[in-house]
Amino acid sequence: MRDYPYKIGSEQVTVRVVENAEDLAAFEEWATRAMSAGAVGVDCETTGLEMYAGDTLRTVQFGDAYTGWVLPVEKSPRLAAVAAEYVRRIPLMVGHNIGFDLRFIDRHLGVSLEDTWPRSRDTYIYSHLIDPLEVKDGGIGHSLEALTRKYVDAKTADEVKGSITGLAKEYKTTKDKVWSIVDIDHPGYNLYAGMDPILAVRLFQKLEPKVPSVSAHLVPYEHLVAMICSLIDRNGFLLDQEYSQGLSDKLRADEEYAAAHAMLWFGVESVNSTDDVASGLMDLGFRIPGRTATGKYKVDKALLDSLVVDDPEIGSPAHLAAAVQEAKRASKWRSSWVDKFLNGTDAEGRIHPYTNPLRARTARMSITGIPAQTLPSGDWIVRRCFIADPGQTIVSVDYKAQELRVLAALSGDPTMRAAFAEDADLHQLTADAAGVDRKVGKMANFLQVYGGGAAKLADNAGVPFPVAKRVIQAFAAKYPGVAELSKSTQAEAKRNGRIVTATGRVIPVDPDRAYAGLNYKIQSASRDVTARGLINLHNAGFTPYMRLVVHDEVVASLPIEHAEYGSREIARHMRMDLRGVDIDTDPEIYGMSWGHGYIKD
DNA sequence: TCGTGACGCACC
DNA sequence: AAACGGTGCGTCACGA
Repeated sequence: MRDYPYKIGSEQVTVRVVENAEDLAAFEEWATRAMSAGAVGVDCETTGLEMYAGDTLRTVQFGDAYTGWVLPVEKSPRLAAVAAEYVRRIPLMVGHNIGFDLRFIDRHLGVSLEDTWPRSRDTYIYSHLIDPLEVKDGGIGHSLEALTRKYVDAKTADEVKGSITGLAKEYKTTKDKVWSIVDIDHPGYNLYAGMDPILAVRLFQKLEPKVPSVSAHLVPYEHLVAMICSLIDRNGFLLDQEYSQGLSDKLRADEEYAAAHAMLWFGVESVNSTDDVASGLMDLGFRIPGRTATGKYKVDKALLDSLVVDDPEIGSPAHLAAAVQEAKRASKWRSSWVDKFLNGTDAEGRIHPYTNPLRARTARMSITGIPAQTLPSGDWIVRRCFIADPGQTIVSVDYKAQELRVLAALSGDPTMRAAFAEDADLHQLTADAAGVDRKVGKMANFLQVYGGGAAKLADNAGVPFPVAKRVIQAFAAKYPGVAELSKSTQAEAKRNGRIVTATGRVIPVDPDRAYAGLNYKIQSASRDVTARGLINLHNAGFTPYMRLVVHDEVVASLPIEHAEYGSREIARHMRMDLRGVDIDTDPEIYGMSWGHGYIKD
């Protein structure tokens, strides 16, 4: 046994690294006692983040508030078997972002997510329910380091963080790469690994009582949502490798052709450099009107769009703009998306998204791995990379105008409620009230949800400011309940510095941006509508067919012969009533690929 | 060479 | 009176 003593404040703790059969027996004796005494911390060190595509487990750690045990499972199948046995047996496991570890354990230790999640508690979830703010928004964030600093011990936080930086330095590499190459017996690595479950247990003890009482019921709910998301992630989405490779090749050719144009005709070396493009344009005598916040030339899509014409004169600014646009498009599509897909497949040719079910201040989810929330929707060719399983077809079910229906529910506004009850055209309704086009009415509706004002409406809709102002006033007059909710939410935000959502989530609001409170209420309640829909789907047995959850939409792969019925069932399970408003859903059968839903004619 | 901020851009 | 909410991620440019 190798023991590493450590002090958290004045308290002595120990990290113990298992080396032989005798040590293992000591671990088992400890574990048997610890798991009957309370929550046991669980954590894994891995070679990297890709549990489905190449990375594997190096160590599994267990711990209570005073002792952390490191089982270097990489060294022997016996150690892995014992780790798996205790992961199966421990009645209550805690970890920070434990969903990550459970995914690894599911894939590489053979203990399923279905088995582990119901016995697991995630300190990230508690942290988010207590204070969802990230560092960039003025919060402490949700890193183990920051939480340790605030709730456990500052010196420990500094040293634990410092140890990784030191490790990376020692191995002359970066922090992300050191995990796979560090010696499994390195004392600093072992100490870091063994401290993690100790800190998770201590954090759990501190955080659990701090969840606001209005949010208490969200604790089991968020754990369930997290489990479902990890099950969907585990399913993965089948990639059409041949199509994707062909697309990658074509995008590369497109990019090279357009970039060569920019270079040869205009001397623009890098189309992604706004500086380069700006000088290219200015060399042609074009004056760039906009400046960025830091005073540089603003060369963005809006500027380039304004330059592009149908049949550009060779050597003109329009010609340069078109070449830059095309090169940027092709390069982004290939490097951000298609090549990522091709490099991210597992042995069965599937890509696994990584869903953080509780991400934004409003609890909105985020998805990486498959950046499903940001793929182009105006064009089908990228989404076409993802296909249904053999014999299946892709279906999608989304909520119809989810956020506006939620707004109708939260505000109780009679006009808006009636509109949805009758399936009326809300955008037209707003437009008629203000005497403008439907397009402007639609923008006004969305802007209301986002908290925008007349200036933005004028900007977006391309109408004069006084008209925009009139539309905003007409909106308030048409939907007095919304105006009232907006007012009371701002008052709530100013008074308390935070708002409480329909589902009992406490969300801080920047006092200078009290108007944002209404959006938080709408966005957050909408997220919970989707999350509850997910729970319904899970209870109805649909989880194995699910592929992605994108804000107000669920994508699934269903057997062709059952797609019609299945998609209607999914829509039925997702649909719900919120304060008397029908949050209605719309099923659609796409075809053999995700892109088939986006093919326009 | 690495980490980070600025910027731009994809989506809901 | 006026106020655009949220996310991820790529490249460039720059400073340690």
